[in-house]
Amino acid sequence: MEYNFKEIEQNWQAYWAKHKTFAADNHSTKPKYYVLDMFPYPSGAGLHVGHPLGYIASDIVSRYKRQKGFNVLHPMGYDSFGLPAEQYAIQTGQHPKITTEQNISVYRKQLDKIGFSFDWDREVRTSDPEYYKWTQWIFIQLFNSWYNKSTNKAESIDSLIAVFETKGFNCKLDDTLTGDVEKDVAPFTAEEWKSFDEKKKSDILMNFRIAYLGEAYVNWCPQLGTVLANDEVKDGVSERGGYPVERKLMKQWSMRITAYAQRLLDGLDTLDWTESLKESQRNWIGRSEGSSLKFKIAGHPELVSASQFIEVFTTRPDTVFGVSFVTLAPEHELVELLTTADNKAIVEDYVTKAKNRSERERQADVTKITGVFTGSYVEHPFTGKQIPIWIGDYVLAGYGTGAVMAVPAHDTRDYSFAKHFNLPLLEVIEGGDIEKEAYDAKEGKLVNSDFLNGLEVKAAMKKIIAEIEARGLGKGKINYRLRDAVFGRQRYWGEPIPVYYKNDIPYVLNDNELPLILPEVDKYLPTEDGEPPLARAASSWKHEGKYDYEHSTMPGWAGSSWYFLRYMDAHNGSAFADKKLTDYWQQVDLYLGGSEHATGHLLYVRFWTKFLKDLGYINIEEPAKKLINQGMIQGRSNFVYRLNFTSGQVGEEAGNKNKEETEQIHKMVPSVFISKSRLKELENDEVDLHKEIQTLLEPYRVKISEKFNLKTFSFSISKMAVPINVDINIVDNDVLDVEAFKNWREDFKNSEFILEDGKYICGVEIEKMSKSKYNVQTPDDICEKFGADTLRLYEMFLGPLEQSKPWNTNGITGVHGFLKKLWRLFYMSPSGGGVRQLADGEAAFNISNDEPTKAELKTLHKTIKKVVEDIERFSFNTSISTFMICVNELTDAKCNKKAILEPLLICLSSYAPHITEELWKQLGNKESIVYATFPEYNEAYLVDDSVNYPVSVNGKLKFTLELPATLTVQEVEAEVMKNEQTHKLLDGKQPKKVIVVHKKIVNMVV
RNA sequence: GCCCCGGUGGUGGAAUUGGUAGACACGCAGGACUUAAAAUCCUGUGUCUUCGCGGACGUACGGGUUCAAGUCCCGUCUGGGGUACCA
Repeated sequence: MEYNFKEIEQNWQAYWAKHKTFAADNHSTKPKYYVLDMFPYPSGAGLHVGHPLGYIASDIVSRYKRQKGFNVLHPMGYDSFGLPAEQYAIQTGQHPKITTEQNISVYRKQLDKIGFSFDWDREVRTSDPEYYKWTQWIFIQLFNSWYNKSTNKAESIDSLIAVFETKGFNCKLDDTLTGDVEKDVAPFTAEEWKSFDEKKKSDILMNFRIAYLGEAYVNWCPQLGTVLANDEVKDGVSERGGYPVERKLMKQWSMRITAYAQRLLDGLDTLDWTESLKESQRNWIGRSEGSSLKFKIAGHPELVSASQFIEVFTTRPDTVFGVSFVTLAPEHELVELLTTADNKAIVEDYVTKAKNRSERERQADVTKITGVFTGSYVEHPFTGKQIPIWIGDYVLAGYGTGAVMAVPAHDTRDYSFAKHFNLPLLEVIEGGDIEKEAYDAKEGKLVNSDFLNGLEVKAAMKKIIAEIEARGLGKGKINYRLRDAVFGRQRYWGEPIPVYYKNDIPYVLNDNELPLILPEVDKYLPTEDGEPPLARAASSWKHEGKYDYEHSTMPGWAGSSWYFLRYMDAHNGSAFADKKLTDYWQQVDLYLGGSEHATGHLLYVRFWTKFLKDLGYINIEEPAKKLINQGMIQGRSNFVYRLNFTSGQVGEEAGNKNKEETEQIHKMVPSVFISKSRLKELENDEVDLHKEIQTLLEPYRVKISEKFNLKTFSFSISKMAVPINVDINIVDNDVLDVEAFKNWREDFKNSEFILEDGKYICGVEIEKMSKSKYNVQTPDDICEKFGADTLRLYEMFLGPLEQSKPWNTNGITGVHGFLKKLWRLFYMSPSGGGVRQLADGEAAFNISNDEPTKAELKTLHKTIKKVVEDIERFSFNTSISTFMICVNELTDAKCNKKAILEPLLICLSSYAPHITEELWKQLGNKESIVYATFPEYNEAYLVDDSVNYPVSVNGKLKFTLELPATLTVQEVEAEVMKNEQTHKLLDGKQPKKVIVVHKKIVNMVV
């Protein structure tokens, strides 16, 4: 029997589905192991070979852990809300639900072919009302919560109301409780609170809720008609679609993720994630320590009652004596008041321009220094000197206080600004050359700084903060770059936000009113008034028939921020998941996905996890203990090179053919393609090549000349050839299948080829996989040609999981051959080697029950040992070569013994599940290999009787010496010294030193 | 600019703790089987040198530490990713 992978794979996939082989047990006494893949967005293009890379790795771990005695949870689902389906809906009118479902069914078919061990009974889809009911429910919990700084966790908003009812609110005193909200909330007493009407109370509480409606500058994308979160904007354009993004002041639903900034930062230390990924999150959170500091505004009587101060945040309060100006962001609230009459026109002009610039424009000329003087001054808090107030767009409105104290001598940006506008530099720290550049190192002695003089930076920092606090000018402070996340999207295909408005006050729905189903609309576009698409819903779509629902929907990251919990209890109708089950499954043990989610999804899912823990719904602080980013698989494009030549007639014949005939002639002229290595000959204009081309074209020339009666018809060849992307399916090992090529496209039917060594060799380039480049390789094609087991092995064999690499089928025959070789071990005649041929052309299953030899046991056990080590450190490529070595050795030993092959099948079954199931069954096993127990390796079989010592002189290997393993270090040295080869090498001299590392190496120093 | 990760044969890559560099696979060359092809099997394959035995060199480059360096340290070059007026 041949290795018929098609039949085997179909049979076993059907068997697993029928027997629910991979269903996870919610009530098991075994230890649990939770392996999660980042679920895909089901796009219309289907899967290419890059998608399954991570799934294959996680599948290997899942199957392996099960055989190691774990109760394994390995689910899969779809992140099925999102922009592409909606953009498609806008173009075609097709409901996104329909396209999404179609795409999902394509994905499912493709996934099934690869033989994954997913527990499909737990499938989730974020767009399913039974799922988003709980996304909405979590939103409501977020709305009904505030972050208590003193207990350092989220609590019910009721506990804050209780505080207001008994003590009122004073931002200065309550700072430790509520954090920095003083800007927005004026102090009030308990009595005042009680007297406030509902609207006022609602407005105040909005400043504390974790999900809140707030006015802020947001990333507005006009083409997509929606706002975007910071992580959805890259280089000033939207991540999806690449449309320009502007900054716009808008009222928006937001998430107070900033309340969790410190916990998100601290939690990273507990995680087994890659350093680079943790570093990205640290940068994104951007903690910086410093101080706030108030500068009194000089000579502005109108301002005395309003804000007499400009408050800045600085990480370098120690340089305060070096302040030579203060800069405000163009959006700063005091800009208008501070602008004097003389400067009004120029400031207004500057501010308008700065505000209207898109993110992209702003980023494009980051190096261009712009700014204007307001005409006003502040007083230096320590020297009392007058300091000018400037406006500059290098100061960002959204960070710190939107104002900086500029110390040009010790800050690079202030330095460039000062140089550009000719403002003074005041050196306050020794050690740099401020004539040349800013000295921003945090070391050196303080000078020109009054009471700080002579101190080192560190000491000065301490002293100045104490002084600032003592004088009531500000206080030591920690700032984060992280911003609250905008949560509303002005789009259709997302979770409706479960909020309605009554008397202009937002209210959340009751639990029993969930889910708030996404309503039908006539069009998926914004309304004429610029309202989101949900405003198009029928007029009956109102809460209690009266009150408008919120028209924004949730962002794409909402559903994915808690899906790992839903898998634990996917069909629960009364809770997002049973507490007992979340307690049982706890954290994800292994999470696999792309690194592009570093500062988006992976931050949000950590945030929601911490929040749900604070409220007592779950017991874990972090969603995933271990995380691996699989690399990207790039496309490998093949090119053919078409010669550029002109054909034509000369003299009186030229130009006397009509258009129709010219076209006919053109059709008869072939396309000529030149093989890659011969391009150089073309460039060098080599005579031989020209002759070859003319010979090739001669029959065409003759034919055309005869047919159209042209005496002077000829071809002239240019030195350049045009590279054309060719379908990788008609290229094998870069060799073009020329016949297939002629049939590939109509215009290539008439083609000729300049070959090398009788073959046409294509050019190669690594590019992103895309349809237009004809370099998309689907897993389906590989499964069809070589089978799923080969695909699985090959994707793992390609290189380390985390590394990005181009797809390249050149080596696929190697792993496929390995599987055939494995198969042959079971169908091998021990006498003859190779497949024993029977009368009907089929080899017989042939397995022996003999006792294995010592060598065979050693082969098996060293394989077990290595494979376990490799899986545990996620080094899948090396374990495959281990399997290859094992099968090569067993083939050489003509080993067909059950005692060896049976355990080997178990080891291999997580990698190549179909072929191993089949052979396992043929060995007479009744139950699936999935439930077999992974073999333990026995050290005893690995011990060698002898050691092959490499003997080197001065670290350079000279020869090797086989010695009994029992010899001690001294005995080894003695053996080496009396060896003849040693004598020859030393030529009678004595080595200065002999180093013997037991069972490793011998090195002589001469 | 800053941060992180890399650079090893013709190619993908291996070398887990400093201990025989190039495992495994592809490709290539030669051979066996075959009428032929496919499939399969065998042998060789880092570079230079030598008829051969052997010798020299070799992990981007330049130094260093060590009995011993792909691996550790310093500097340079180079590729990739992240991030960017964050005060």
